Amino acid sequence: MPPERNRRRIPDATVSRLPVYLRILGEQADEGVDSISSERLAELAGVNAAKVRKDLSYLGSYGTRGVGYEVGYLVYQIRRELGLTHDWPVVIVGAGNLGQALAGYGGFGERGFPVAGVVDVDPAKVGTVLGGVRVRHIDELPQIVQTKRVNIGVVATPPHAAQDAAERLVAAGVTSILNFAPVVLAVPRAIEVRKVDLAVELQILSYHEQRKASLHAVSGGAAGAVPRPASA
Amino acid sequence: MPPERNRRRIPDATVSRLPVYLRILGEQADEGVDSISSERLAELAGVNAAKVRKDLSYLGSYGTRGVGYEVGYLVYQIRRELGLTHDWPVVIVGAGNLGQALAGYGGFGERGFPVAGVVDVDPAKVGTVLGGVRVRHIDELPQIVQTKRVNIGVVATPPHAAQDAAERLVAAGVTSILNFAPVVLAVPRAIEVRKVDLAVELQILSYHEQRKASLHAVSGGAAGAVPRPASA
DNA sequence: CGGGCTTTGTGAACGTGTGCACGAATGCCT
DNA sequence: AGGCATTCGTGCACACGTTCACAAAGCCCG
Repeated sequence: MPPERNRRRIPDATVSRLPVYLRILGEQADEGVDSISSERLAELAGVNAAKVRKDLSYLGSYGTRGVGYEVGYLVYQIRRELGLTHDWPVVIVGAGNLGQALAGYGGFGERGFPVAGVVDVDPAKVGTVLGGVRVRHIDELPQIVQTKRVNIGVVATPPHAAQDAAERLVAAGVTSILNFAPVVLAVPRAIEVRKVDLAVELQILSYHEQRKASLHAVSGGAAGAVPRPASA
Repeated sequence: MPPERNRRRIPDATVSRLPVYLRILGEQADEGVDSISSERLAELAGVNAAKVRKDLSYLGSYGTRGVGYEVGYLVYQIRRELGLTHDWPVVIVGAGNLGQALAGYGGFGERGFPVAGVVDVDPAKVGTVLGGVRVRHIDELPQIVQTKRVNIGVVATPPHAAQDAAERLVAAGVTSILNFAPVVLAVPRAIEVRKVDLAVELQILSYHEQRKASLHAVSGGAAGAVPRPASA
């Protein structure tokens, strides 16, 4: 058992919902709303109100009973907890289709994740410009990571090159990786990896479709109109 | 409470891992491996061996004690369970940056999810060709869904158009949605929605980076100078 | 200024997911 | 054929996540 880790840890499930709350709160703020109840926020986020309250309670007690949460303050607190008070430059490995799309996608830098660099192994791609950033050779990775203080790397290579890309990122000093390649990356424990895998998502949907289809075929499914839980 | 739903249901967590096993097994098959232990598969998938066995046990007992699993047969069984024995045509709503990238991305159709159509509201985009598919007007959505028997829709619109896209998909008869827009879609219970949200993933990584940084900085010291309303 | 209404914050119950540990089944070797 | 090494399948305990339900705490109105 690690002796410490108890510094006000926030459950993973909560961490993955905070960005959603944050986006919604931002929208509400733009619409001039300055106070919001857990019920309303839950509705907008598509979750249970109790869950919202419990999630927010991990940040501290920032609500007012009988009233709700002050939108602006909540935005501030969530941003603080998520570490969004300053930018996190990212470096993209792979200047293929996906790398281009990512670099070109503006909403990257706007949201606090400016593209510090794009690298590729292919000399033919080096020098071309993507979304205002010149593609550099992958050997320059360590230099980019160090000079621009990059902590987050994005793997946007073909599958067979992904593991190598990850290793180079780690060697260069990156400690978090967002992986778009359909590959399970092997990295040291301390490195945080999140993956975005289109094929996996589609196959999960396929499972549910298949399930619906076979249920239909087997029993005459008695699922009627959506039964709302009658609460008083 | 639904009366019964117990028809050999597979836990969500397992369903989300099956595609990973499937990919790995496919690679192993290509390399000529025809028998694999739960331990080896677990290593390749980056999970615990017991978990692999439990996951596979939901499909039935297809392993051989003392030996392992026959790769080819396992591939067959997983594909069967995931409903990958036939194609699932998908329709993409939104022919912007992302829609183009998705339609152009070949590995879509190859993996059993052929693009049955791409639609957009913008008349200027209608008629252009993406990845071999002509962009059609969104009003043709119902027709595409019905004639091509589409069950899965992909939302690749800007955020403000996503809810409308989802509603049109549902109205047209789609029952599963893969959402790339940074928006929480409101859809009927019966519709399965999966989301892919770049910003959320990056913010989760940001949280972990921030956490590492503050742990380092504080190093056992008391928490920061947040004036917590004394609740006692 | 007190009663009633609203909404938070959280203890407790429940459900889901994970991992260990071990019996059961199988193949191999002598 | 018997014994041994291997690996599956799963019961069980524990951790994590979700939801309910309600007391505490605030606002508003008469």
